[in-house]
Amino acid sequence: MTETSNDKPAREGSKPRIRNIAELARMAGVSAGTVSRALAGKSLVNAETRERIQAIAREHGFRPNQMARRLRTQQTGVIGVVIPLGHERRQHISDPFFMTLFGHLADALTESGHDLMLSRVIPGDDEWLDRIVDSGMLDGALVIGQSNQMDAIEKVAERYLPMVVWGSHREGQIHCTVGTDNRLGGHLAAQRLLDQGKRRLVFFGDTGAPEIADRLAGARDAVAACADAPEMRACSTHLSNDEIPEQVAGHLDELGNCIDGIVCASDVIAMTTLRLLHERGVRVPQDVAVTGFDDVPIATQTVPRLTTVRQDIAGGARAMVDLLTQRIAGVETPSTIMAPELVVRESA
Amino acid sequence: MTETSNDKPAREGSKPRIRNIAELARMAGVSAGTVSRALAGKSLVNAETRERIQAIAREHGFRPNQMARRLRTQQTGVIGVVIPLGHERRQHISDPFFMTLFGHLADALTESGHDLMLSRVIPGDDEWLDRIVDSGMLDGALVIGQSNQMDAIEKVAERYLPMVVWGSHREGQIHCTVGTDNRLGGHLAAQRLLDQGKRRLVFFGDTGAPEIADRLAGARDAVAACADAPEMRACSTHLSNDEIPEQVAGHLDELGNCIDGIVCASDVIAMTTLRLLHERGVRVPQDVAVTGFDDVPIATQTVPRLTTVRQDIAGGARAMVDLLTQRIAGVETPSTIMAPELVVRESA
DNA sequence: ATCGGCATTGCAAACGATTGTAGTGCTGCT
DNA sequence: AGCAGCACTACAATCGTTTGCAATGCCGAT
Repeated sequence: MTETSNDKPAREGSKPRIRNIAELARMAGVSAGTVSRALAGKSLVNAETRERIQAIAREHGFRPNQMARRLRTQQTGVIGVVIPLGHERRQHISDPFFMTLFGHLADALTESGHDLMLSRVIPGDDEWLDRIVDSGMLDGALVIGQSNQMDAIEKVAERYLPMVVWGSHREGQIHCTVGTDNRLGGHLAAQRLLDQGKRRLVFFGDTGAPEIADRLAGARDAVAACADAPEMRACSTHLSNDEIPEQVAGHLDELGNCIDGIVCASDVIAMTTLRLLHERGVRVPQDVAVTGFDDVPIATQTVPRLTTVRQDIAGGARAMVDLLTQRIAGVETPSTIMAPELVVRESA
Repeated sequence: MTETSNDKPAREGSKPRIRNIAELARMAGVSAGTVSRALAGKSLVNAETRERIQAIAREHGFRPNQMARRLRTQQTGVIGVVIPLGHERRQHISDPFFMTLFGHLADALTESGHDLMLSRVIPGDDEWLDRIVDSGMLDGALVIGQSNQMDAIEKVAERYLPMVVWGSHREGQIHCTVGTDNRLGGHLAAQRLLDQGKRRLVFFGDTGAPEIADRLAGARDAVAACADAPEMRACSTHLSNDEIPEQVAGHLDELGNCIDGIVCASDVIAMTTLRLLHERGVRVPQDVAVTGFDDVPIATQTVPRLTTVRQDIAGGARAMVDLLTQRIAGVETPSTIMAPELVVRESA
């Protein structure tokens, strides 16, 4: 009775809030169904009536309850974006590559009228992905990176069509992927070093993830095809920001100056490598040449500027959303493999 | 009639899917209400019955429809994270600072059992935020950055309690913010340069956003308190990755060597500045010292390593989620201002 | 005058869960 | 034997939309 907010409905131009379609229908002197149609802009309702209803809605700032609409129509307009953190403990999400891809996905989804729900999961059991796709909140799912969760992803793909995964496509694999030809990418990077006369190469990266393993394989292809290069060594280096510096430092100390070229599995690893080499007084690329992978925006701002293998992240994001849209419509799409491109700057 | 999937229900170990609670109830020989309670683990239902129901649900991989649940309970468990791109046209989302904050928000929200829905909006009209909070899908909203949208945010805050914003707190402001004392931060950065004997300072940043304006004001405070330093100059520099390099290059060319210290409004701007100075043969910090702002993870990997003003991003994210939780419960929380911290590395 | 056809609008049944209330059967006490 | 009390479960209303179908009123044509 003494509340301050009840008496003057017309204060500040914002009328008392309308709770639901029925209330608005009563105000407009029509039925709820008509209001629903009017708000949806359907042509079945008289233009004049429609205008009037829309005017009232606008005036009161009314918007129909999405939850009810989605329950009724059985579609949510929400796409789940999932980042599985299988092989990395911490902070994976701030990885520039994931973030760049994520940003482009957000763009593409927004553009196609979808909402985006983020699930950042640390796979504990083998049900994590099932839980997400069965939540009943999603029209489809995009998985960023296979991590070491191929089995869980494959299991869901057997029964759940609207899912697209960023990563590698393996022979006989059911789930639909979008990704770069990582093997070719690794080949390009190593070949660049070989072309520059480097012969004692090493690979920095965690081969637990299939993408990375492919990059190493590609680099080894190039080395194997070279007559006078010794076999390529691989040093495990995780992708998480926290661990890279000490791991790379350890590798560099251990390797000493018996190397003259480094193929890094990502630009982030390469950035740290560049800094540590600089601090050790090693000249890049004269003493040791370094290549990255991804070509994230920040890679253009390193000292020296990073030579890297470019993935078309924006194009990949668009492809993922396209394929997903098709799959939501019931089409069983094939995987997409994009060509990598060597971007030569200064570090190699 | 000739469908391939109907005859053998027990193929591959995964039983035919249960569509809803009623179906499961029929299978278990109980009513829907009981199933609902059993699945929720309530104690009102017989332990044995509960076990049996849960077993059936597990076996068939059944999970209750979230949309229906949320419609009925009138709460969604979803928090909207909004990134307004008012003063930047493109690609803002891949900004390392936003991404780091976003990652920590994702952590904190996941931990508190919330889902996260991302809305990346380019404010076209003055209703964009209204549309989001009125969508009926959200328990609350977190806004990352005020951009130049103070008015729109303030308007919504008048009537919508569960919203917390990352940014600056202004006198008399209604909406609840979490942020760093940007003025103090700017002061710390400039003071560091002054302490190193630098006198001809310049500020790189876009003062259209209130946070950045505060940083410049703080830097000017420090300069004004110094007897022999001329007034500080400010060069507008946008935050988007695409534009930074050419803008900074333009500033450096224009300024020539009449400066010896640069206060950058963000680490990203600082990174580009470092690279461009290096390419021009300018030594950092001997000839020109450079400070950043934010202390994003990548800032530790620059050459030379970046001296910067640290924001406690992880703590800020936790604070935002804490405050939002309180506001969802109806508590009118005050803003939180965190202390910045100067992190001295090599660039200044 | 009657009726077919058209443009609108109202009615009511879904969608799938949650939850207050009422009902059931059983135990144990008097 | 009768009944209160207990533990459990069924019933049915509810959340707020959407949408197929029926109903209405009005037009011109026969």
